[in-house]
Amino acid sequence: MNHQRNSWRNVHAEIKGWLLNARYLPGEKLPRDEDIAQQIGCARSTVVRAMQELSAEGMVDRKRKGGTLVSPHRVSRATLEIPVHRIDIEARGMTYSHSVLSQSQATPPADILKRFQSETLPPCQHVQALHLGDDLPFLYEDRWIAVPVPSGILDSQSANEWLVAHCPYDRIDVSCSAIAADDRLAQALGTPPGTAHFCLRRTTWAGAQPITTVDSYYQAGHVLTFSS
Amino acid sequence: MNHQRNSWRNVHAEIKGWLLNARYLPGEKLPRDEDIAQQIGCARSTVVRAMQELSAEGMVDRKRKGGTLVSPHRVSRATLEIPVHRIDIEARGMTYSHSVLSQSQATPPADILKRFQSETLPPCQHVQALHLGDDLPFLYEDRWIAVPVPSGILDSQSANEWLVAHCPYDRIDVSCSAIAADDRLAQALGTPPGTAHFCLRRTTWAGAQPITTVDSYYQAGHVLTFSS
DNA sequence: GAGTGGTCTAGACCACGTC
DNA sequence: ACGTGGTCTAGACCACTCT
Repeated sequence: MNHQRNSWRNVHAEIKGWLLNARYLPGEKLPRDEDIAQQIGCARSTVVRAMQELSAEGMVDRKRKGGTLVSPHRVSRATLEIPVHRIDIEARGMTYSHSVLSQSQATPPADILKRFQSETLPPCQHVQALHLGDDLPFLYEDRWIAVPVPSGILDSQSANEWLVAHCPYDRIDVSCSAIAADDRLAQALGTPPGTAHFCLRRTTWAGAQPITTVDSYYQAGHVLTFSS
Repeated sequence: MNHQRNSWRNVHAEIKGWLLNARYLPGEKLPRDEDIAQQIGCARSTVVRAMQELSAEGMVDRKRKGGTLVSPHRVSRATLEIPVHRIDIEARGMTYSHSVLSQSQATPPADILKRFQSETLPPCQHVQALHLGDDLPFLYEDRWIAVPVPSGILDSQSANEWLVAHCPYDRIDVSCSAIAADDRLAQALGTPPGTAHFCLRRTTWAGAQPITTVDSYYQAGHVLTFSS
């Protein structure tokens, strides 16, 4: 809870209010941290902490000696949080299950290498699997895994779950698009060919070492929501 | 620059390294802040600041008395930065233009009210417009505006650009999905009906006051990329 | 009850950029 | 050169929650 009267979160909200009420307009200069602190009745560090947050949100621009300006180019920002599919499905009150449709070891084709930003790679695991909610197809995933995986893992559990627990990454690329189902996808998800499906593509690395790349094709009508 | 030897950013990177190198595994307990501080040679507050960031990133879970645990369900997070369409199009080296296809004042239907989370609303502006790059359709937008707009604005410039400059919002809802083109959309974007299009929906408020809601339908094949 | 994180404070010094 | 933000420190007290 916010039991503190002048927590930096409160100060942050207070100053944000000034910007939203147009008390200070884009391009305008805010008072010095110290003056704000005195006015609110808190320490300068508290104002600084609040300002760091506003700056990170893109609400203000701060410069030494230049002071704090209300940012003129406030952009919309939204964060996508991608849970493990099991959690996602269970959070909707459905029973989770998954089924591996195919699994093989293969040399990645050129487009996968490009995705990994690698020149060459040794043979990788290539897995196609279905994640189901209440035994109905929820999403189809097509995954390449560029790290060694203990045999048997891919049958007994979702590749994703094993990877997040054992292969931390420090870089991720995410993109999404709309795709018309080809025959394979249509069959997997039980929709007519040509149906519009939402596709989320993720590629991860640990340093320069590729870990995995996966295309997740969601059931028709799926809506991906962002947290504010 | 990071001229400080033990800035909280460095400490943050250091501890993050422990997690990425699997020195501490998911579910495992990290030392107390104070011990980490002593080991690194900095103040506890510095470790705390770094830990706040790791916690906000979802890398660790912190509990009073319970200590700091490496999060067992590290979620993928990606941030979508949504620029004004004109900037987006110009950044691709194309010449921007836009064209209002229809504009009217109307009482919002039930689904729009639901999107705005409002019971009732006075009549709103309803605008359908095309944003073009090099005179080819880039995206089609269907927008409802719940705030008064000076007449003439909507013809001379993009509604979005006017809104970002004059109506700051403090809450935004974002979601996206894949949609098969209906006749109207197909005609606007010049694709066959049924084509899969990517749809980005945004709704904004200032406090409880709805500002605008817009569905942006991108040209077939469009890929939305996230910043890491 | 006691241990751990959560936050604030006051002061100090540094670094950057404008004047 | 000087004013402003950037960061660290040391200490204090609070709040949660496990034992």
